[in-house]
Amino acid sequence: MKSLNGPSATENSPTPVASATQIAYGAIRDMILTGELRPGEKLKIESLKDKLQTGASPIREALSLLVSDQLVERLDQRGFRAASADPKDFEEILRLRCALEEMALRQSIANADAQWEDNLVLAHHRMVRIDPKDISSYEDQHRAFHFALLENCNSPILLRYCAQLYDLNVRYRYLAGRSQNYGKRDVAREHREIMEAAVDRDADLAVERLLHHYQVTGSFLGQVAPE
Amino acid sequence: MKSLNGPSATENSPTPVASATQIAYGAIRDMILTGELRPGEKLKIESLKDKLQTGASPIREALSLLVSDQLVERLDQRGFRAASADPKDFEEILRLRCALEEMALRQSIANADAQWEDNLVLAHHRMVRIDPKDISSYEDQHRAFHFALLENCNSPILLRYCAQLYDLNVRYRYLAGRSQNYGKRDVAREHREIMEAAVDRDADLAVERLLHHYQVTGSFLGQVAPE
DNA sequence: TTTTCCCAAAATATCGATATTTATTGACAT
DNA sequence: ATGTCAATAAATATCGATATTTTGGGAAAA
Repeated sequence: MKSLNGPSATENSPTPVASATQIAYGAIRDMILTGELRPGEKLKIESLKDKLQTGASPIREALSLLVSDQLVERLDQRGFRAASADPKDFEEILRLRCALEEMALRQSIANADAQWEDNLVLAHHRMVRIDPKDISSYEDQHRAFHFALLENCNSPILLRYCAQLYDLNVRYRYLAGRSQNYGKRDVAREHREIMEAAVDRDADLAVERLLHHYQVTGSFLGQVAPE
Repeated sequence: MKSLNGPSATENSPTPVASATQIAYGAIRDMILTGELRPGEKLKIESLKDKLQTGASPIREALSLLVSDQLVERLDQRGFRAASADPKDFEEILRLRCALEEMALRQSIANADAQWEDNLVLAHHRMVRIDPKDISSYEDQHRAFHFALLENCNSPILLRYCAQLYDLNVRYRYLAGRSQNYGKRDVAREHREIMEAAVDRDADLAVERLLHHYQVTGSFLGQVAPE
């Protein structure tokens, strides 16, 4: 799973060597999202240091950055732990996500232009081409598709919040053990229909389909391991 | 100005000694909010180390935490700098803030109970009692009042976003050099009327007054120093 | 002049060691 | 048994030093 909203989005560095902090950030983030680090689990600097083959400073800094994403909690003088997770939190995330993504999608469509439309169609195409068995790649493209919908909203902070909520949602999917299993739903069709409504500039329809998409997905995720 | 939404909200520690990281976090946060550190300004570890009389590690960690609040930007291998600020960003903040606080206020009122009402009235009372000349104290109480309105929404993530946007807004007030000068408006009356509508459980009226309060304040803040 | 390349200076990022703080254990008194 | 308290162990937080990386300035070439 590639980190798509790291703290720094800078590219094209001549030497593509990420800093130790960046590497630690991405690795710990993925471990929390996939549930390898359980909710509420104490994140010991020593253990992470050993596992990630790096020093204490990059670990501490990465954990501090992850506090922003609400994936890590910091307890003064008592270290860090993975954010807790209970069904109540999931409901809040789902609700907020619907509200914020509706705003973002409406603004995106209001600002619609050819460039955005192209990117959206492209993102969709790339997603459907991926073999869904390749979880990690599919996860990346799925995420890219959803943000192709929203990214034209011209509201970076809103987008950032949507990204955070998206990730939190992904985490609950993994915690519920339903990382990719959507049952008998025709998810591919849902995606296509959302895209079509957006391309048609039909904001109401696109929003309706998007929210339905999320709410049905939400109902799939039963209770997760508390705390 | 007391930091009200630090990364750790734990209280009642027997020894109320904050860690060096906490102290640095609060200090740097305030310097950015008040404009002592200008938008886009490079935040050199060395300088901050000297100014705050502490080591490099707490500084770096505090800066990493501030990335979450969108007050600091991190450039991989190139250090940190204070977040940039331009009028366009301010408009986005104002817009988002209105949308999110409306949600929070409606939910707060929907969940209204006596406890919440008491806290709200108390927070208002404390705010009006403060001499507005005492900028720092007034700022704290003003903030407390606004969050007394919202805190019953039962949605911690939403509340966190509102707090972030509130702080970003405060920053623009300072950058515009209007830290407390609201011109001839009767702000006290606006506050009272918002509270009264909330206490009456009149969500529509309370929201209307709250948003009006923000939008008028927003129009007071002219352009800020770009970048 | 303008550009390119290289070297020196400055700043960041990281490590390893130490000082503090918190958590744990077990003896001792109740 | 049970609760308290001190000693010990474990973990965090912080410091100081070092290794890397970026930045800036100027000499040499175009």
